[in-house]
Amino acid sequence: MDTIEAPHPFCQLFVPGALAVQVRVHLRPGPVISSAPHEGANTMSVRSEDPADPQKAPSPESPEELEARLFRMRHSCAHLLAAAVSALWPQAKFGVGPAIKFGFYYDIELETPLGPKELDRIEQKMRELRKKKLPYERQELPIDDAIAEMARRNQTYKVELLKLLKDKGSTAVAAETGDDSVVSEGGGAATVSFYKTGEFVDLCRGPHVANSIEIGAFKLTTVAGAYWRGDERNPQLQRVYGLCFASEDDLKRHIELLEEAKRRDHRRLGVELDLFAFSDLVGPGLPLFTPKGTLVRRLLEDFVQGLQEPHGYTRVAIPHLTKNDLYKVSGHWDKFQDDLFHVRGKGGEEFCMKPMNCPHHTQIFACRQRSYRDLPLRFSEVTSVYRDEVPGALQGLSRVRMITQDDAHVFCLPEQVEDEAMRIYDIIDGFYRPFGMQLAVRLSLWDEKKPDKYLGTKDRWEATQEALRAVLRKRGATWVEEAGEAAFYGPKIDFTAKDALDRSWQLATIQLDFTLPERFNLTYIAPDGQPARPAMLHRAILGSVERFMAVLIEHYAGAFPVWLSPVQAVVVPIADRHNEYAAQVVATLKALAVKNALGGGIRAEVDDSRESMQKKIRNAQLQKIPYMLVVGDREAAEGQVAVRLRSGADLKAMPLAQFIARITHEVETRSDTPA
RNA sequence: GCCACUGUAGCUCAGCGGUAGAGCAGCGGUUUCGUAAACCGCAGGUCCUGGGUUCAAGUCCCAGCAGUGGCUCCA
Repeated sequence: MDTIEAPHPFCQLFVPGALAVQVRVHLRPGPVISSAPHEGANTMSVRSEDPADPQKAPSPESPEELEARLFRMRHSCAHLLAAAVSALWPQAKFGVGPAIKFGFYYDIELETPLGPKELDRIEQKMRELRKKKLPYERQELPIDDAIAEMARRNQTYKVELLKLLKDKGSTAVAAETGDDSVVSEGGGAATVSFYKTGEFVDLCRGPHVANSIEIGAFKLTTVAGAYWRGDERNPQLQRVYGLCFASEDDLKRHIELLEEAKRRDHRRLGVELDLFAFSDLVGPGLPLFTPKGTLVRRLLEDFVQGLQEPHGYTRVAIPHLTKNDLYKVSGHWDKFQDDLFHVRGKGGEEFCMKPMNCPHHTQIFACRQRSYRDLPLRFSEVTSVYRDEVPGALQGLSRVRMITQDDAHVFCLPEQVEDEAMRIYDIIDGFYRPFGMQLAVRLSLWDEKKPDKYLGTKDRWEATQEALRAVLRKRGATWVEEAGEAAFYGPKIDFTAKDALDRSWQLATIQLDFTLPERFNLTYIAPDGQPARPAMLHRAILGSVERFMAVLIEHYAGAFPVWLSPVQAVVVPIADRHNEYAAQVVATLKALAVKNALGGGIRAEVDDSRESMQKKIRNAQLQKIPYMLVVGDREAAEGQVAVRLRSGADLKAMPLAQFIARITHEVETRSDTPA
């Protein structure tokens, strides 16, 4: 598994009303730097399987080579940062400092809290050092000498890494630290390499630029706390993040992309488009959905319900409170009781707000005797669960305390599992198709090194994981597998999407579970008259409705396709005397019977405010309303509307009937935004 | 929960020891307009909350609350 995300020249950007596209960040070859295999010490003794190995690069201009060069530059920039910090604060201790997508970071232990002022100072120092044309000198040391040297320099974290390297070899260290920058020669760890930049010496695999002057444009961005080796029991270091690109232009372009990402941030658009709000009195992580936001939710829920109906799903309803006993039996209690909202009844009974629905659904299964003839049973509902997330984790609609799920549980014969998973996959495909969203597929496996985090035997886990793998293969899917991401009761197929700031969020999920049926002793009567154990599938299509809304708002930058737009058309009368005709147009649109519209026809409004026509158009534009229908004397006389799209395109006047045919078709087919 | 930063009008922000400001939005009036901002006027603020320093605190200090970016977590 890769432990460092190699930098790559692409930045994903969503464009409104279109398939997600990849926008190329322009990378120019830039100044010639040490990329040739025969050049300088900095590329010496690089292992041939190293992804950054220049020997593997087919040509100096290839994208792979550009990537490798950027990666090297970013990595060297991290060292430059450390060198600068070291010069300013000689007592600083260093953790790990890898290259990451778009830049680098370095973890530093230092008494002085690093704020913006300090970042400025550090950045200035970095520029100073860069200009000194410091060579990046590689040297190799026997590991015991290395430990002694780092101990002499009081670099306790480096000593810790070296000792781990010595004992375990590099792979284990890389996996644990997320840093791949240390090298062991061969399987053991007899020798390690160092890089010297000015006075600063760092344990590092390399490769690096030959000279600091080869580092392109960089900018320190932020500082954050990060636990040493990712473990919250360890001390927290200060992690300084920076951007690094080949040229000033590239850096500037990237900063502009970040600004664009901010503009499409759902938290900002949610306020501007009046979709949802937060209230200090209600509390953090508890979004309030306005009429417009609620309409979008209802449309999404309606869509998914319609898709699953042909697959035999039936609706159920459960209370949002339960006795704790339910979760004690399910096995959740031990693991999650601290993350539940607890409620006390009058008589002192202990309840909690439900953090999930599966245990309740098992009780619907169990409420009467089931026959193999009844299976599969597919219980579904759109309902909320409540989780007491740590405050620092909350984030707009992406991470909330009341999560609305389009949840369902399928109880079936073990031999029906694959077919049911395929049906769920069908629903997911059908649902996501109109959005043109790029979803990544992940098979979430258990972590066999931590079996106590999970219920069930190793054999059971391996078998269920293989069952999901079979589904993915049959589907022709491309997926990644990740250990430790499974639910405690079983493996999952997870579908994730990225938000405007490039953070991944889980949306749809298919989870296989042989554990809960056992814990709740669920049985059906098999053909032989004996009780048998059903299998259970958990699934969600949108995942969390709130999170899905967040991703969707950013995906479309707020410009929803017509079928999802809270207001689909604004009629703009040119002067007051056209208000009456405008009202007629709206009445006609609203009276239509349109599929996928939740009743009420086309959602149209008159803008009869006392503004100029231009201002009304601007207002509709800012609200990202797909259609503006301008009506003046000519349109009123001829029963027409002058159609303008939010793209700015003017479709000119057309008979109202023609517009109706157009918009109705778009809504009913859930087609994407008009161009 | 941890680290850093931020909190001034509905929104975006300026002011950074000495009488609270702008643009947009809102309200009132004038204008009735052909595809992204007509004009004039009015109103609007315990400067997040609570303590402290000071003759004087949006402004400095402390604590809390909330938000932002990370870390940890994410059934």
